Amino acid sequence: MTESKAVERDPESVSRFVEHFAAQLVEAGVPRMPSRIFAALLASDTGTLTSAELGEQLKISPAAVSGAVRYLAQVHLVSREREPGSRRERYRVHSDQWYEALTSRETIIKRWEEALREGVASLGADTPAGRRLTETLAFFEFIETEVATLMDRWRVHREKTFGQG
Amino acid sequence: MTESKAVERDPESVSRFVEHFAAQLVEAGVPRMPSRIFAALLASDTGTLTSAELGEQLKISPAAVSGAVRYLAQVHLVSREREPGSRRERYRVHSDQWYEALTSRETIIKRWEEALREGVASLGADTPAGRRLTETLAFFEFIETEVATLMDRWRVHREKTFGQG
DNA sequence: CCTTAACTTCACAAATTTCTGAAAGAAGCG
DNA sequence: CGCTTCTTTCAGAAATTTGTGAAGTTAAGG
Repeated sequence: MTESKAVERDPESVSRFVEHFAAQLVEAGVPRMPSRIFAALLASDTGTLTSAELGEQLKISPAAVSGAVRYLAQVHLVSREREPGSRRERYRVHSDQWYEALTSRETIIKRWEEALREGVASLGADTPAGRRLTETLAFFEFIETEVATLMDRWRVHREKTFGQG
Repeated sequence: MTESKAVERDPESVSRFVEHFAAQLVEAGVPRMPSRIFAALLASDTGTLTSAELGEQLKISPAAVSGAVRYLAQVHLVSREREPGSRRERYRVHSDQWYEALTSRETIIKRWEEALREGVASLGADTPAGRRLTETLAFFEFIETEVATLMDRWRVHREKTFGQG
């Protein structure tokens, strides 16, 4: 027996990782099917899977795949590509997709900020509550600028560690 | 008529802000009652409210207050204080509580990292999937260190802007 | 232009989550 | 030490979310 090539692609190992990692995402508030599909893509060899492959591997209906993928695309955790000359669609995780996902959270923060500004206006900037809201608002604005520069640093760090993948 | 003191503490304005801001939190995945309670605390004059006050203002049962506050305390978005010489409890938002909340997310990330390490081990570090998981892991480790320094910068920025509140 | 393959949408069933009322459990105060 | 006040726990009802089967839509290929 030669030493390696090890346990690669053992379906059961893959499934165990997929379900375990998905469970962690679920605990953090991500809906179940999207979590499972995302984990399956992460654990795939090419980083892409078709709807049919996902349905078979996870034992779920095409409808479930469709709904979950729509969710994942909306939060920018996967992208969808048309296989040229086929009606088949491939779903993909980019390794830098976390970047997209994080920055898309900014949309949500923007809405928080908007609500806070209205609150300051209607409660009065010179009231205790108004001052509290103002400071909260400042925190989010600060975070927003920081996330941008943070991502620049990540890209530098990533290239240094992995080469330009 | 003297000029100001304006629209302060108009219960309807307060309620409008509370429900609107809570709705934004809900859209981001925070459960409803915790969202409403947190918003009510933000909009309060002192930053503290009792269980009874929350129940009355939001028209919910003591049980709902209890459950929601337990949630909020767990994610460090509110702290609970005993009113000395009373069975009454006060719930409070600190203005720097966002710091606590963010760093407590790290616990979740830690578990993600753990799951990813197991995945690398069982799928093989020298496989395409293994490399993808490794890079994902590196991203989270990077984020973890960055959040720490980011919070230091926020405290500096905050003092500069608001004085040491 | 018709057939067929793939994805999406829709209505409904199932499972889960969320909130309430009621009862039990702590803790001050007489 | 018992009464009173406030909070928590529990079981169940209500609402929401989630996933399926089936029909509908789009586009490739003959």
